[in-house]
Amino acid sequence: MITNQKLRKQVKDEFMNYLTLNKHRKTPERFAILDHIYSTKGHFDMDSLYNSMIDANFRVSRATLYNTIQLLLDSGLVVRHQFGDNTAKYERTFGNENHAHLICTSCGQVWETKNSNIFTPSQQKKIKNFSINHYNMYIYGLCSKCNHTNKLHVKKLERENELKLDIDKKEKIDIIEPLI
Amino acid sequence: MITNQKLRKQVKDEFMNYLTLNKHRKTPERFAILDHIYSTKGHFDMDSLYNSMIDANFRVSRATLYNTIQLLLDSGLVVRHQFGDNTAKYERTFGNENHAHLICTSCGQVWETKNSNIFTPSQQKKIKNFSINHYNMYIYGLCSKCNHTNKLHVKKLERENELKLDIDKKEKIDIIEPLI
DNA sequence: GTTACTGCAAACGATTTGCAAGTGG
DNA sequence: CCACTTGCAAATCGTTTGCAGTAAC
Repeated sequence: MITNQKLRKQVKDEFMNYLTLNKHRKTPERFAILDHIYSTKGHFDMDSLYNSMIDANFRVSRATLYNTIQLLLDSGLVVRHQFGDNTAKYERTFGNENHAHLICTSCGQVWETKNSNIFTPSQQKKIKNFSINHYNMYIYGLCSKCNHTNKLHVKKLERENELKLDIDKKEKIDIIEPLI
Repeated sequence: MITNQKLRKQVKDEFMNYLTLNKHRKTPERFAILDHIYSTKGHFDMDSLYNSMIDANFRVSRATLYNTIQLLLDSGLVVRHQFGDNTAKYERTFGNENHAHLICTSCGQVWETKNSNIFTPSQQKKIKNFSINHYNMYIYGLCSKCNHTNKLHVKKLERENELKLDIDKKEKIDIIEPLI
C-alpha cells in the first residue's frame, strides 16, 4: 500500500516531467492544483474544486483551473467523466482502484464498483490499430432504492391504464431485476 | 437480421406504450423524431438532428427536440454519450451491435469496436444492489495515425531536452504501444 | 527582457425556461 | 374545452476567450 504522501510526490514528479518535456512553465498554481486534487479521493467538478481551493486559502482563478485541468488530462494524471448532466466531473488517475461507474438514471447518484477487472489483457488484444491509454465504463440502471420505487410505479400505472405491457417491454423489465 | 422497416415499427410501438403508460401525448413531432433517429445509424448531436430534420422538410423547434430526446432517453430507446467536448452525442439503442467506443485523445475521432462482449453475464452478477439497464464503455488512447505522430514527437522532445523519461513515464508509454 | 501564465470580465454555445398560441384527448 | 405540447426568444450555466498585468526562465 502506497502512502498518500509518496503518491503526491510521484505525481508531482510526473507532472514536472510533463511540463519540462512540453515546454510549459512550472507555476505554483499548477502544482497547488495537482496537489489539491491528489489530497482527496473521489469525483469533483470545477466548481467544487474552485470552492475547495478558496476554502484552503489558495486564491486561484477559474481560468487557471480550466487551463491546468487540461494539462492534467493531457499528462494522464486526471480523467474526465460526464455522467447524466452537462457538468464535467474529474477524478485523479492514480491511487484509485480500477473501477466502473454505476449511474442511477432515476436519482442521478453515482457509485463505483470495487476491483472490476472487466477489461482483461486478452480482451485488449482484440482491439487493433488503437493503443489504449485508459478506459471508462459507465453502467446505467437503477439503484436498489429507485428500483423499488420504480417497480411500484410501473405496477400502479399498469393498473390505472388497465394495460398489459407487450413482450418487448416485459423482456426489458426483466433485465433490470435486482441481481442478488 | 431484422429489417429496418420492422425495427422502426417495433420502436414506434414501444414508444407508444411508454407514452401511454406515462400519460404523455402522442404528438406527430414525437413520432417523427423517433423515426428520423431510427432511419440512420451512428452518432448524432442536437444540431445535426435539427438540421437533418429541417432538410427532410419536417419543421420542428429545438425546444421540442430537447423535450423529445429526454422522453426517448427515459424510455430507453436512445442512449446519450459525451466524449471529449461539451456537446452531447446520442445514438439509437436498438439495431446497433453491442460495441465499445474508442476515442482518440489526440485527434478526437471516435471509432466503434465490433461485437465486443466485454460485459459478460457472470461479470454482471458481481454487481450487487444495482439493476443494470445498459452500459457504455469508452476507451481512450491514440489511433494508429496519432500514435505514430506522437511517438515521433516524444522522441524529438527527448532529444531536444536531453532528458530521459523516468521509470514511471516509461511504464506508461509501454501501455500505449500498439497491440498487434 | 521575452514570452507564457494568471486573473478578470466579457463572450460563447449548448441546453433550459417562460410564455403565448396550438392541438391532443 | 382543459391542460399538455409546441415554437419562439430570452435566460441560464458551464466553459472559453481577450486582454492587461505578472512572473517564469
